[in-house]
Amino acid sequence: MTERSVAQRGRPRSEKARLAILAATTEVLLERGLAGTSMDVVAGRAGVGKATIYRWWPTKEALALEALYHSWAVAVPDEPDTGSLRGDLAALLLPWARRLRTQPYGRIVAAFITEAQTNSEFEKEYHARFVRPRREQARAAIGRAAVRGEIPAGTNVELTLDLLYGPLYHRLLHRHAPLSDRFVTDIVDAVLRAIRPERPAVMVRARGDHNRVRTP
Amino acid sequence: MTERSVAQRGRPRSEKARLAILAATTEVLLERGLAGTSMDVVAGRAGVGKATIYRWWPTKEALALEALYHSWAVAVPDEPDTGSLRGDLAALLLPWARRLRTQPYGRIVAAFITEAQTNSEFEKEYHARFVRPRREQARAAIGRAAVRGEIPAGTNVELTLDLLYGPLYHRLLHRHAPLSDRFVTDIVDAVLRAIRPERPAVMVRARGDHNRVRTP
Amino acid sequence: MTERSVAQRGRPRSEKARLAILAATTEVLLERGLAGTSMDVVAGRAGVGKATIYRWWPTKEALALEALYHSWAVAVPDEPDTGSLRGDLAALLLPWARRLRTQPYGRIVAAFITEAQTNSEFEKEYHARFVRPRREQARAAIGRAAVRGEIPAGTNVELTLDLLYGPLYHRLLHRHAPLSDRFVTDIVDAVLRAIRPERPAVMVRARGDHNRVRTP
Amino acid sequence: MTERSVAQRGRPRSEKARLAILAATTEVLLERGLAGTSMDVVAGRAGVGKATIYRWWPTKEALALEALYHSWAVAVPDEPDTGSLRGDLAALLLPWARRLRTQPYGRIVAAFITEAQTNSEFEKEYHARFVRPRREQARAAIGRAAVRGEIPAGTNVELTLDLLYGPLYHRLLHRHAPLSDRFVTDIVDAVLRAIRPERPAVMVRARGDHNRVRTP
DNA sequence: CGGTAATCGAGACGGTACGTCATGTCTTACA
DNA sequence: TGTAAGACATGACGTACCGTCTCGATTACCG
Repeated sequence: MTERSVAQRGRPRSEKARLAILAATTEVLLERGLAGTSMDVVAGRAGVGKATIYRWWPTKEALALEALYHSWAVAVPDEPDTGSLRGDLAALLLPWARRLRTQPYGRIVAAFITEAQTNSEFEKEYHARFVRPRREQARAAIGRAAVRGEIPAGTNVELTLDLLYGPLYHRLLHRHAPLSDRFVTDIVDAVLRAIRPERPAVMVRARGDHNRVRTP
Repeated sequence: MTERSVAQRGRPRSEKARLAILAATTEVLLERGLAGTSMDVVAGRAGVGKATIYRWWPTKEALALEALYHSWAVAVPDEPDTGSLRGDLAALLLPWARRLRTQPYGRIVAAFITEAQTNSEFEKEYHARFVRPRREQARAAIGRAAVRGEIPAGTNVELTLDLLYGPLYHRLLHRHAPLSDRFVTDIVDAVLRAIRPERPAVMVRARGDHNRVRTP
Repeated sequence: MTERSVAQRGRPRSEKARLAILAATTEVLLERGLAGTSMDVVAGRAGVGKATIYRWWPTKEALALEALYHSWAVAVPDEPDTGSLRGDLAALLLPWARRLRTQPYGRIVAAFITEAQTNSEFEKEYHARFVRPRREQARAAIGRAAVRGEIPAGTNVELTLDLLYGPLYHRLLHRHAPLSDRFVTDIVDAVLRAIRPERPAVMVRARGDHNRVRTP
Repeated sequence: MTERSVAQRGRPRSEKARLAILAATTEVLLERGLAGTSMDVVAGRAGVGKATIYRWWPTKEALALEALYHSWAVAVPDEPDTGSLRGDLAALLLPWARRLRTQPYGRIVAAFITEAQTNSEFEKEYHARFVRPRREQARAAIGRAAVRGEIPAGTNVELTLDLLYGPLYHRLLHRHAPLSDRFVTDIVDAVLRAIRPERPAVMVRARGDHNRVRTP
């Protein structure tokens, strides 16, 4: 690499400042939400100049995104494979719901979603970091279940993912009821009922778009 | 009331100004989202003084709430009773999804949800106007279905409501896929499968996208 | 006037704020010079928002100019006519020098001159307010003296003005010696000697600082 | 000195960098004045790190002072002795005025004077380099003239110096008229008239701008 | 039908935060 | 040790918006 061979020039970026900024940002975000988070306050709390923040993050939103990602990236469990779809989904969703309960993360997630509505650059980044990875893990679990024959091969996966995550985000954002463990497992069970093979069934393949029923 | 009996004195409130403000607000909200909507711009576009806005709405958020409510309140269909839960839910959700598709309402709804995270006064009002009424209509439909014996008496209604609305809000807000009619009916069907009595079922029709199980 | 007939609309400008801003500006200018004067400090000391300052003055320099002008405009004596050039010039220059001695105005004047070097808009305004008027007064006094035959009709007026004001500004700005009353009168006397009619003269008094030639 | 005897260690100071810095500084100063001169721009134009500048000059102002001094120090004529005060003063002032006309030095000198108003350290240095030496040369010329009997022994030298330099600085800084050769000689002549012995004089020529009194 | 009073449009007000820029210090790798 | 590069803390800049205020003008009712 040409860039590499030139060897880095100038004073290297301060890791200490970077971590202080991310920590201060997460802290203020949780206290006041994104709109209530001012760069001056973040800079002050991190013991850092505002210009240092703007040198590395173009906007408050980009900073917030990375701050939350950084704060969550600590100890993200790898994709579990428990042998059953129910187990896999629980392993995926329960820890997530539990973390969301520990702090008022809803106000941050809501602000991200709001920003994503009018800022497509941000939307891309938000999805890449917070939405797609979790969705992919769930999709993989569903794929394994189909391979095992646990669910029909023709299951509408996108719909299933929305049935799983939709209600969880709904409670996170609307706060009409707690995001309890019970709620998570109820969602998983309901979704499993909705997609499980409709036995006793006789369908081999009739016609249609995606349904692929396999009876034992 | 003394105030009432004294009869109102002074110049009456201008209905023209009120409507111009609400229209301008909705317009700017759709163009730029809540954060991008400034009171100066709304006042300018409505041909109104800023003070006139603040005389009737305490904050930008309260104004936005009422503006969207006003813009939606035109022709809201009453609670339908089609005779089947499936029909009732479709009658409830399809028009809603259709309206949401006509304009970038997601950016307004997202902003409302975000504001509700840190402003409990606003949250109360937002729920009272936009969340609770729809939820109650769906709850009533579910109640009627239980009375008819269409679904088990012990159905978890709260869970069911979240299973219906969660995925819809999810697509509205995350925009990973369109809020199509098909998606709405798929959700309804999936939820009906999830809550139907768990008795042996007999396939009625082998063809078609919407074939559903009928309990004998 | 069309503008007049429309009658003023909107809240009128706050005279109180205007005076507070001018006073605070002069104060800070004298304490810290123009470069050391920040708009934030002026706004703070005047109890005014920064935007209010920028609404009426485009730049810090324009504000400073008007602030000093305002502070000096109080009780500016009209053009004197004492009957002799010497008296007129003393009446013009002595009060000016005396005021300059009361406060460190040199730092403000110097800053104005510096700004005028690179900002021609400012230069125009600076000359119109601070340089030209005084120069015109002195020019008029010289004109009257020529009419009276006190000085030759062919006197180089521009040169004379520079001979009068140059040394005064020099001491104001370079501060190598005080801008004393004595210095002012010495300058006037020297300039009178330099421009007096070059006719055979008779010394009235042979030595001393203030002796003057009398033509028979 | 120990430092001297130990012989300097490490990389020696780069003369090339020093000259590049001074040249770049003068260049930018002339283009934009002192306030418009940023260390980053100077460093960039000189192809030098900012720290290298700060290693050798404590502040921007000190650098500017030395840069102008360096740019002028090239070919400064020694003190002339022409045999007459008029000749000496012309020899001193004319080349100076000519150089000042070649570039917009006024903006630099003005900035120096401004800085000197609030920075006494700078003032000392500015006087030592730019004011005192020229003043001393003129003072010496006046001294020689007094010895020769060309001017009265009691001549007020300080006043005379201000009468000479004041008008020149006045035009340099206020720019109301050009700093022409003619202006310089007019000043010298006027000052000579002002300080010449007040003996009966004989008009040599009655008209014209350059007629001078000759004492018999 | 003139007086009273609330509302209107306009726009200035005191604040707060924004994102940028310059100063003077520092920290690296290289010479 | 001096250097080029460039990150750093600090702090002022000029702008934008918020929510309040103060005008003169307007528009109803009430006596």
